[in-house]
Amino acid sequence: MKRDSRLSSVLHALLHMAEHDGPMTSEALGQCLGTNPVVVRRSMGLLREAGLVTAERGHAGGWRISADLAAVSLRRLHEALGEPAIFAIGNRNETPECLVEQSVNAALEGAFAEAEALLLERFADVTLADLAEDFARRHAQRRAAKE
Amino acid sequence: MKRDSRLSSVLHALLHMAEHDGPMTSEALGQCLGTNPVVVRRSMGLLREAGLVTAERGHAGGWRISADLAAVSLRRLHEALGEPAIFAIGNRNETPECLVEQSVNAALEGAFAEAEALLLERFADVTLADLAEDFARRHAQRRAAKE
DNA sequence: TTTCATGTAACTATATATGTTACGATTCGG
DNA sequence: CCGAATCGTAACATATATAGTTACATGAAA
Repeated sequence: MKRDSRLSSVLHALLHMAEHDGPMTSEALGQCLGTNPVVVRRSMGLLREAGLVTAERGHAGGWRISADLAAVSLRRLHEALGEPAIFAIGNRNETPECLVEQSVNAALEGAFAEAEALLLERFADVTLADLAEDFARRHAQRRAAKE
Repeated sequence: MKRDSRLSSVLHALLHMAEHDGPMTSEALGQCLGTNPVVVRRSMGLLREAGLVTAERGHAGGWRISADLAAVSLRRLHEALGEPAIFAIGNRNETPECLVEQSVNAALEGAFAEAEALLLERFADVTLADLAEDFARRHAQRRAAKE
């Protein structure tokens, strides 16, 4: 199964946008992420629909963050991306007749539900502002290490 | 991404085996699971390597559970299957140079690590014996409902 | 020795994310 | 107003992983 890396991607893009004055084009973001501008537009388009960024077309256009960094949690981004499936493991059959399979599904679903709840809780705790701060710290450390 | 349902499958198979006297063939298990005998052999082969089941070839052959039901947890089965990836979501790049991406990865990895730890803990808590008991309860309930 | 079963390799099918090409729609500058 | 820049989006290609299928060798029992 191929992993969905869109959350990672949009976070990377948003932080670059946060560090940058003025709008950034899909082309520029694509270079930051090492991918194609169309891929950037696809993900950013979902964030636009969620009201987190705005897009301007034409000359000097591009993407801008339109929300407070401290108000955008990883969870909100996950939702904006359409809440893709979190787990790569799952039940063979979601609505089995077989009682044996029902027991199996119930046990697995319980465990997955708990893990998912914890993950979403952690996602809710982390905002773009936190990540920007973490980045600033790493940046300062690298500069200090070079001296 | 397609979900890995092998854990669900082998649990289903093992419980049928636990309810059944004598060995069960891949053919019979394939019918329980609605799949092909070769698919059954592939997964069961991994459990055999982990010492959880034995296979007998030839006439009246098939698969048998060779461990105490109470000693086989979901976690042990997950390990026997080669500990497949749990999450369908992940980082775009595992070892980025970009400091921004490093911040993103660190935040995501922390959350995923916590969720994975919780999931594996829950998996460790549930054994085949627990599932067999749950099945027996469902079976009794269905019979009661029919009367 | 025939039959039934696992063991395994090789190939196909399917699903999904990602990447790419192409082009329409819109905005700005000259 | 024209043309370049940019998003918006459809259509298609590629990559990868799981699952399914076919084929056949190996081994055990009647």
